[in-house]
Amino acid sequence: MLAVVLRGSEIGLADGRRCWLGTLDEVATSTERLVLWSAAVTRLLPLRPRQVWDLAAVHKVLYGGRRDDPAAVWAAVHDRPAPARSDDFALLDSTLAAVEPYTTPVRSDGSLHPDAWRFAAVEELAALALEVQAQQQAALLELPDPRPVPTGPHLRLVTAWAESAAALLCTELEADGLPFDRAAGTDLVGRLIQADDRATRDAPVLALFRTDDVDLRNPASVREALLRRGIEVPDTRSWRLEAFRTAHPVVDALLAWRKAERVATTYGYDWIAAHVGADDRLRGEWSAADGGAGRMTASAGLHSLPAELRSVIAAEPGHVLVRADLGQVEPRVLAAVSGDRGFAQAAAQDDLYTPVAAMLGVDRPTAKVAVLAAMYGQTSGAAGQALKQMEQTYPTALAFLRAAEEAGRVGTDVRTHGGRLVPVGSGGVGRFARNAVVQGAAAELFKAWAAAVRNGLGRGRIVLCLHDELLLHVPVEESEDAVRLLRSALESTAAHWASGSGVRFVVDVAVVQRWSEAKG
DNA sequence: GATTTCACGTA
DNA sequence: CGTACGTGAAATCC
Repeated sequence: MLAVVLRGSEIGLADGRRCWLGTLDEVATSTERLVLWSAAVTRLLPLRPRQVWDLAAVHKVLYGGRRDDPAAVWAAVHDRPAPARSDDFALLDSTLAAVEPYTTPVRSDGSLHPDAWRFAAVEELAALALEVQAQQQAALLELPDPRPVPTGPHLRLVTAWAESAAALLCTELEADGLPFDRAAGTDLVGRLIQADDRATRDAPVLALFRTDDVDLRNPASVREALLRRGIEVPDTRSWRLEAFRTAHPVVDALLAWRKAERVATTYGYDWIAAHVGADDRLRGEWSAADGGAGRMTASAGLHSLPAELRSVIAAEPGHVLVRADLGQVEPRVLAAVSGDRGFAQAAAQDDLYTPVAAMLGVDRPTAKVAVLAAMYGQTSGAAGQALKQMEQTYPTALAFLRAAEEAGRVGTDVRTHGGRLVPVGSGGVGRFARNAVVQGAAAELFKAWAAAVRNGLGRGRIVLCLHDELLLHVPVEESEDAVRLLRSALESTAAHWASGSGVRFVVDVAVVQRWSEAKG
């Protein structure tokens, strides 16, 4: 493995035997896997490394938490508390400088200086990166492999590579962006917002309220105004107002206004101006493992783009979009990671809910509710009865979920199938932990799949990751290769990730011009 | 000026 | 009284 550190035009390299000042060409032509303090530095590289070990990404898998700067990463593998964060003002503090001259990155107390990357020799930082990688790898191997029948490298090492690949992919997603049909986008936004200025948009609703004395953007004001029209609601959320559509014409108008206002404020002209570049690419910031369970996140609203707007994501000339959705991924993941043989048998089918329904003796919709209720910790309503049957039919899966919930309730951290530590904290909400072991494991499977797809793609690019969906932008002549790759990558990923479980993972793939186009 | 509440889109 | 996320407007806090 080759550790790489970049600082300006300096490139520090280390291969375990020696460390030296290197050239970009050495990195580009190296056939070794690269170790990086953070894959984010690849933004500075005019190349796309095939495989990296991202120390920050692996650190978050092993130890959780939000900090992933080198000093914190270093501290964790040395089983010590993270030092105070880098502080530009502290650097100017003469007393601190007098105590700790900036000569070596590792201080006398064994900690890595928070500002080491500023002053230390880059080749030395590369050597340290290699050390940390070895320690992380050892720590990962200490976690037991959860698979009943390991068929390849230790699963937690697979996770390390996949999470690193996801971090690398994030830098590419940020750089590439989504192909955006600007003309269609501007046109569609114009139609959806009804009117360009607020007053004109508000007018029809205010007319039906028969007053100007209501602020449509103030929920309290709207609630009062509705009360004056004889509609009493605890809050004005649209699902609650839905029942009053026929009670008064203003409700219908208000709900339509809400949709228009939503587009105007969040996905309007300002949004296009802010996030679509001169090259007609829609860009956001990406994070490879955010939040409690380690899902990918994206800014610029990329993960919550309303369905009615998705037609504006369109392939460029000579290209197609290839969209691929994993089917019923969370229950399949539950079947795999819990080791429930019966549930895995259901998860061996194309449609998981049909055999579950047969086993429970209920119809398919009820079976679906029961499975989702089990995974998400729902206890009320119709789910309650179905849950009891789930307990009897799939005791192993349900015990797995209950154990996670109990751990969360008493504040014990849990680990996902891939080895990610999910800190529960003192807040200890049981449902959170119950869901995290499923959602988090699904995120790991997804990232492993995405990593395999990324490495197999030719000139195509992954342009969107959406929890269980990949969107590729590929030259027309490579579309069939891409479709085959999406399927084969899932098969090879599932083969080791869920080996011996009997669970099948399925994917819907469609070649389209626009993201909105139907699957199949 | 920063934080909280409400609301709503996606998985 | 199912989980997670990001976003924006207004109210609220300081």
